[in-house]
Amino acid sequence: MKRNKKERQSLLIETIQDNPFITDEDLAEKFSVSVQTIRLDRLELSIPELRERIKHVAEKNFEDEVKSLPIDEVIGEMIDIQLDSTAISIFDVKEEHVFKRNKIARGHHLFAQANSLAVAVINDELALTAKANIHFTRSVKQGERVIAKARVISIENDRTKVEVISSVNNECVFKGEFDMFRSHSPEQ
Amino acid sequence: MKRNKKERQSLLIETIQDNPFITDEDLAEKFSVSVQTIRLDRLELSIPELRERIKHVAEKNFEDEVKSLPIDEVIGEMIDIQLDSTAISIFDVKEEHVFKRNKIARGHHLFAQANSLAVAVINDELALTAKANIHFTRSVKQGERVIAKARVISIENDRTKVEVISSVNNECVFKGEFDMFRSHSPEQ
DNA sequence: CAGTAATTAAGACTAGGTACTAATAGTAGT
DNA sequence: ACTACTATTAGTACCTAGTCTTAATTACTG
Repeated sequence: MKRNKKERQSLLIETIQDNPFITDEDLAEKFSVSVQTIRLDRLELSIPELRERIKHVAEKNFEDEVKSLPIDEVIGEMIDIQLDSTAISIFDVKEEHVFKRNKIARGHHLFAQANSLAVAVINDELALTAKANIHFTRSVKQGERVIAKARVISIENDRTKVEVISSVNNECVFKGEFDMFRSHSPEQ
Repeated sequence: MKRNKKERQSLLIETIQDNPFITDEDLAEKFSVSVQTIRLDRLELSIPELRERIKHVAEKNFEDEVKSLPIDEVIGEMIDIQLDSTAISIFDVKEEHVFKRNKIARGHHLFAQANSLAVAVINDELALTAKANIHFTRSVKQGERVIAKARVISIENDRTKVEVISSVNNECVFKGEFDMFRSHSPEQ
């Protein structure tokens, strides 16, 4: 159990990282050293005390909450919409959207942006995707900004066809044709 | 500033709700009452102390983080996989996956499950979706468990076709054919 | 074996509380 | 006017999970 200082300290960092809720007392027990040693370690490594750590996690959460609510409705940020006609949204590809290995955006995020835009453009309280035919024409990398444009191409009874073209720097990266189902026909 | 008890208490709830990081002392000042009054109020309303509140917020965050990490890799839980052959994942539709109005799962989540399964089944470090043809055959409601089964139907050079069928209680809800691109052909 | 590094201990103090007891102020009922 | 009751305030002891400081002990190394 007893390791040298360096080993203990690097383990300490790991331990606290994947469980910030652990007290000095628990850490002391875990590493079979005194509480004071743990405190010296934290001092050297400038790891804040339990309560401060918890506070940081909570603060991050609090910020995220505000951020993740709109994401639940439309993936990407809606910047223009004409119901039953056209809509535009932008989506910035960040770390959490890409494969770790190659920083290429995972397909379902591009799909999600396009699909939610297709849903949003329809002037109905209930719009569902029935079919979709999609092409990923170029891979999108982390840091790129995807602009999706939706265009309603036909409305027939309860079916609406929407075409979505997403591009980065005017280069098409995704193209999809969505066959949408709506509960009510428009203007009735 | 001085309101009656009821008014103060309902304001207290609101205040703490949109800023859980406020101390009793600050609250006392805000409502021009003593710290003890605030503590009695919290007791009556069963609002926990600052540190407990912060901890709850942090814990919620921490759960989410753990939850969202695997989500980043495969949407749904992988329960079986034979590389370049078949794979199965399950996905429980929860509150955060549905439209608020009608509790129907948003299409992109079903797509994400299927798409990430199609990526996973391919025995290559780089697999990207090139094209997909998908059908949402039945709407999925909150609380339902979607079982997605992927089957590799052809491998040709750098292209692999994967069929994914997702079902709830043995009833097909989603069907997709994914045309996947891989960086290396298998077994070379 | 001395000298330094690492560890442990002990004591005083802090924030932000809980739990409990007690005093005071204000108001309504009879 | 007296009583009953509610609301508010005050004060004390105690708690957790620390900080900061001083000091003693132990371990390792040249």
